[in-house]
Amino acid sequence: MAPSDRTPDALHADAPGRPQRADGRRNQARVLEEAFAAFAEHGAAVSIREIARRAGVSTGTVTRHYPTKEALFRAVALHRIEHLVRSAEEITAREDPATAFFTFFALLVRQSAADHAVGDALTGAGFDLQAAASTAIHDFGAAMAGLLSRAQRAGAVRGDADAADVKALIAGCIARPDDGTAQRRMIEIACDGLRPRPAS
Amino acid sequence: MAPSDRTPDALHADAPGRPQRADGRRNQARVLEEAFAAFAEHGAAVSIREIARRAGVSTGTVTRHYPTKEALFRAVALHRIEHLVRSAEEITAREDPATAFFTFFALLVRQSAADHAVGDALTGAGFDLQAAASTAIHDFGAAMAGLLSRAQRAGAVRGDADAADVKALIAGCIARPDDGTAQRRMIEIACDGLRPRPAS
DNA sequence: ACTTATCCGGCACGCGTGTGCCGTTTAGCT
DNA sequence: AGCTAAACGGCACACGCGTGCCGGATAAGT
Repeated sequence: MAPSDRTPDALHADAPGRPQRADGRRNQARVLEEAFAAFAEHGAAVSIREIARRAGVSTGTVTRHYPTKEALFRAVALHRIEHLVRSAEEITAREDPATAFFTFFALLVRQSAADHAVGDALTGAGFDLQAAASTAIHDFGAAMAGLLSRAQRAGAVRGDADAADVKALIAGCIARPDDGTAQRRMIEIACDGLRPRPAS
Repeated sequence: MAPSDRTPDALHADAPGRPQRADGRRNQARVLEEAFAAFAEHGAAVSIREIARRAGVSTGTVTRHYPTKEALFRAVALHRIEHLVRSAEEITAREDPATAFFTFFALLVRQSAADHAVGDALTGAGFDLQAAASTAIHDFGAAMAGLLSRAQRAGAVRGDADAADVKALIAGCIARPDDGTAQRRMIEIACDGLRPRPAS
């Protein structure tokens, strides 16, 4: 065979002493898949043992592929964040500055409610992803700042609001027990609050 | 002798088998006092050991007077809640329905930021005080509902908002990292969002 | 088929938590 | 002064967590 180059893949095992084994690759994918589901359901608070149980492997297997719990959570959360960044870019291109921001805001709230991993990543519950600099979260911050400042220049959002305010409002919307109509109303309330004050 | 019934004290002995000892009362007060400070600083997450250390007693002494951590936290939180209820009544009597609600809202946010025990009690972090029915939290709910509905009847707050929405907005304001001016702005944003939409 | 590095399961360790318990001390009444 | 129950300190237990580690299994290359 002599397969010249075996995709080293994975976050580790760059040394070409031996390629990654097939079952290892399968298990890693399975763990990641179940971690997605588990974190989405219960947030970053789920235990490694629970994820291992769901994936049908032992805890050792989980920590092998993701040496620490934070590494696993980041692998899951960054996927979602990257997806959000793409959505932000798409919305920015598609819609005018005024509605683009509010559309993205609503998207963030809905995603956070549906996927607790997103909510925990945004609010910093469990782990502080901001700390470990990553291109994904940097891009997200940039996208958010861009959306916000464009909306402000368009006069759709009060000028003194900053990204932290928006993040806090999202946290507030998430805090609302999840009822479809109630969530939509909370988004309305938050967005209305962000608009410039009528006159004064 | 012939101590007909020896109540091994249980919580504060009501049965007069023996009155509460003076040092016991002093220690209990000291524990409660330090628990106030500790919970205010770090929220419901502080450990029993930490509170015992601050009070200069052992953990056994803490759990004697407050058999469970939840009991201790409730003793602290309910004090604060009762104080908030009194403030609500005072504000209700002093101010017109429109501004009374917003004044109380701002008070809740400021209190929650200054005293993490209040914030944790309101958001249900740590313990669910709603579960264990208490007159204090019942009164608080009633006061909040009254303030809200009066403001709604006065046309100062959108009619479809409910108490859970307000609670979520408070949680959002708390989530904002504590900067004086930022907090004031967050309160503005939240209150503006609660106002009726300007027709259109 | 044989070898070997990879992978795995599962156990155990350390940490921190809340809580139960026991032997001792001490306050307060007679 | 003497007695007794209240109160104490402090240890140890059970729990759940993340993580390190080791001996056995096994896929992959020869």
